[in-house]
Amino acid sequence: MSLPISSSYSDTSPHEMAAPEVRTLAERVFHQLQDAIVRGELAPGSKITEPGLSKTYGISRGPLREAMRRLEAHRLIERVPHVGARVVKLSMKELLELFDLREALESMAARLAAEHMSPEEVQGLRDVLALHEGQADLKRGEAYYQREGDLDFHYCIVQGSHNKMLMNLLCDDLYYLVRLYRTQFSASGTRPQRAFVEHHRIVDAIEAGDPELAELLMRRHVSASRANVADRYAATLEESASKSQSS
Amino acid sequence: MSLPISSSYSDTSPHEMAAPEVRTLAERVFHQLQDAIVRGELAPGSKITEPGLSKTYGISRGPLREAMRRLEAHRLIERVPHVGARVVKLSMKELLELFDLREALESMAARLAAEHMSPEEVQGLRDVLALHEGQADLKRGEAYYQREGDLDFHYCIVQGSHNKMLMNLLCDDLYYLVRLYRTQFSASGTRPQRAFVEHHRIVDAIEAGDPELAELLMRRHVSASRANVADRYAATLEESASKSQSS
DNA sequence: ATATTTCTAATTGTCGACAATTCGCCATGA
DNA sequence: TCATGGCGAATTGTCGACAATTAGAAATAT
Repeated sequence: MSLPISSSYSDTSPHEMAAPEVRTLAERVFHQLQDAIVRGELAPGSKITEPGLSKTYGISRGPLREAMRRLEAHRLIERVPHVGARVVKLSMKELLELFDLREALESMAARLAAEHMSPEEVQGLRDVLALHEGQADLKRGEAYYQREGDLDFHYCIVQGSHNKMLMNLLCDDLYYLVRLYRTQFSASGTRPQRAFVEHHRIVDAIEAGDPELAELLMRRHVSASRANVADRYAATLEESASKSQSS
Repeated sequence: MSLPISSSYSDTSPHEMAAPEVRTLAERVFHQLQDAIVRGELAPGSKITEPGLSKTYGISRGPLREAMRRLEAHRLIERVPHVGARVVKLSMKELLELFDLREALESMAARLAAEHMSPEEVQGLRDVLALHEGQADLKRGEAYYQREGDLDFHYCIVQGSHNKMLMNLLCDDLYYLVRLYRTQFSASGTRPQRAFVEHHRIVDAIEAGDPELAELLMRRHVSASRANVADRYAATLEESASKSQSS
């Protein structure tokens, strides 16, 4: 299945990790570990040991350590000298901070996208929306496609900003943390219908070449997402509190 | 041989790189290289070779490569597999993109600072301003103190936001690129008086607990900085154009 | 003279081994 | 019983050597 994405960039889609003939071991194991972490195969907070990984991935500790240094710089693992490394574990506070960052950066991306996206790119954006909505309709229970579809949408907007620094920041750094959160908190279907509608309104604004509106709508969209997460978390807290009280 | 290390570790000031209790070689050489790049000792675009660095810093290639991986993740060097690494060289386009990022992120930081900073922290902020203005008065020709002072100011605002993710992003990643630009383009005194006034107005808004105003003023401040850089660059282009015409 | 090819030297990628540090365990003592 | 001290196994940090790849120079052919 070929994605309707312009071939402008190498890592076109965030979860389309089609390994492009990886040259060095260090690079390959970096991507493998990155994937394993955001997928939850390496549990958040769990300790990872060099001999262990070295064995499972069948490489020596040299390239492995280089990969871990890169993961450390991307804040996917945390290292303590002479002690070890563990997969990062986001607190709710940090997660909400992450949403604040997204609000500031993605609203900017939406504004730039409205200023710079070509009609063809906008069409590609609509295709992405249609594709993932269709998949969501087919497999209603599956939250996977919807989640990744949501991220694909945001990914495309950022690409449309044509701001390389912004693209690097969001796509290479923050979005991996977002995906990590989704596995860590097992974030299920997050307000599906409403989000879809908001997506379409944002694309409308971009297509109309209305930067201010696109920025505003994206800001609200991310903000609503954040509020949804916060509410859900508050409900969880309340529930666990009443449960511990009843027991 | 004992290194001139002072035991005063603290990330208080961005250019107070007093090498802390250095635990590992990889960590130490990472900071050393980071500093060398930002100070311009390693010229932007110049190729850096592992045996060369290994020799100058007196360590083996193992820890060195780990440090280089971290630098790569922070976008201070660029690597090509099997070819080599070179110090990053910012284009004017990327520099302006960097300013756009700062505008979005620092205006957010100013808003959060106005919401969260304690009176003591605000006082500390004013002290920073007074300190650097005094130094600027004393050494009028020296742009160094003013430049680092400016960065110190912005640094403090970000700290005042109390948003850990934002602090990491700006202070650990973007500000090093900003400093790199300043050496690369040998950015001299950038509109000193006006910037000082704007700084004071921002602090006023923060002290008054006015998030919206603080955000607005910071957005304008960074935007004006960006415009100044763009104008200066346009002037440079024009000058070189007329020069090549006359020759 | 130019282009192509080959070969050499240098650099990068990878590995295994050794040194240094930390953490858990057990013994000893109050 | 609990605190404390030291011992030992495991992990991390560092190094030098070897393999793989590349860039540039030399040599050859057109």
